[in-house]
Amino acid sequence: MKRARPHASPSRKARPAGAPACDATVRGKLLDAAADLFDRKGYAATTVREIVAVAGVSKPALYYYYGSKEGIYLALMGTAFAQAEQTLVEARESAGSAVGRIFHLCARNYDLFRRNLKVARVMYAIYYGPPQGAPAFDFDAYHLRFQGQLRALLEEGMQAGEVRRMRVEDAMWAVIGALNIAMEVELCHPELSPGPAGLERLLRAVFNGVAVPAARPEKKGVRR
Amino acid sequence: MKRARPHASPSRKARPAGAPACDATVRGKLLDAAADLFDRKGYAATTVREIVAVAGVSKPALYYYYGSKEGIYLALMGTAFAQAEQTLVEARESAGSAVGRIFHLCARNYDLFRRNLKVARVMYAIYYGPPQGAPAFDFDAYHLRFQGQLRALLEEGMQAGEVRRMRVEDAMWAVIGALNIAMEVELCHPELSPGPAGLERLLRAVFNGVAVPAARPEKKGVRR
DNA sequence: CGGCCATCCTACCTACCGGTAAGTATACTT
DNA sequence: AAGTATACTTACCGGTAGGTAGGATGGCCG
Repeated sequence: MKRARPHASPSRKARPAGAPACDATVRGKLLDAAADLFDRKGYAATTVREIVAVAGVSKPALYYYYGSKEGIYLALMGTAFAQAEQTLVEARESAGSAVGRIFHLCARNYDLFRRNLKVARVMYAIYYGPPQGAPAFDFDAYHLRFQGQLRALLEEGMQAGEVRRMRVEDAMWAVIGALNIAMEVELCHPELSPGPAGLERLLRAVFNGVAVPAARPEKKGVRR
Repeated sequence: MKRARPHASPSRKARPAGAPACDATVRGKLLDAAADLFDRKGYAATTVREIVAVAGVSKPALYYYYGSKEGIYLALMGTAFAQAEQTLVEARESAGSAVGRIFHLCARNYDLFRRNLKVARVMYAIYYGPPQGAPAFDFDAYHLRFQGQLRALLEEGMQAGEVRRMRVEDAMWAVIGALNIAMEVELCHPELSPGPAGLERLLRAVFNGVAVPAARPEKKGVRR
């Protein structure tokens, strides 16, 4: 049986965050090391010993600040998604046409993604892949808000005569598809990165349509 | 130092594949178990002990047939991507308009994805995420072929007046974005699965355009 | 019949995993 | 001076990871 340590924190509780972490603190060094290693190896294949070795501190220091391996993962995700939420708030305040605001929302999201590639890559692997022993994190809270905001803009665009009358879900997924593929190329082929200009062209292709207006995509053009 | 076993295969060589594996053979049971566990937990967080427990065989039996944990992973990927290549071959033989054939290629790809969700989820995590200790597998061999085939069809469509004149790369990524998002919803929200009908609607949205033809998406509609 | 081979097994190996107990150093308070 | 709190450490714990040595079994063939 464990005896309580009179001078230690509860063993599963991470230290409360004090001043904002910066790179030179132990807390910050651990976070940076974890981000780098999770990005390069994935959550499950990264060991606590590696993280602390890269950070240059002892293993129990990680437990002191973050409580567990899971704790440092959740801290990473929490920080990144708080920034993403901030992007939504700022994009909501932008002005202009509905379509312009959709472009702006996507551009901001893409920009943030690119500035957080390490966490983004880990998120992608876990959100679209198996959990890998990582603790649950509510990615969908953010995704649903993004979708809601996009849907509202598309509906506004339909009201204003900028967006075609169609199922708003179809329009939404078409836009998200374009945004996602730009981000996915960033993840697996950074040398082919579309960049902001490429994302804009891609969105324009989706908004203007790939087909010549007179050409209706055939419903059943092939033998099945 | 190990002495060579006179009756065993070289320790790193998996047994040559004999008859096609079916579910009831040890080989097949191991593959199925691995697919299931890699899908549910990821490569790095799945242990060999778990795989063999699910398959109902001993651990060295896995080494006998596949040589290593990596070996069984590569066998899984190899099988799935061979099927995907076959899809490309079949779609290339289809007839109809360029746009119709693009729809058909996407529909076939989506269908195969849905029938191999387990392997697809693992592939997604590793292709877009960190390697997680998994051995290298040339996913891009297939992806580049798919892109090449799609690009050829788009160019054909431009020649035939079905597809707008634009950078063929933009058109290609727009189409792939639509296909990918349909697959990604399948991975993380199967209850929202677009299904083949939803994929077709999505592709139609992309081909027809999200914007009303007279409405040009603003190039700089918002403050930056 | 005995040897060979293929197919599997039990028991074991080394190295390593996440987490923890106990301790040390420093600063501050009473 | 003693006690407390904070920030870290060394050494250790129990369990487990991928892989392997040696063996058992059954079928086939000369």
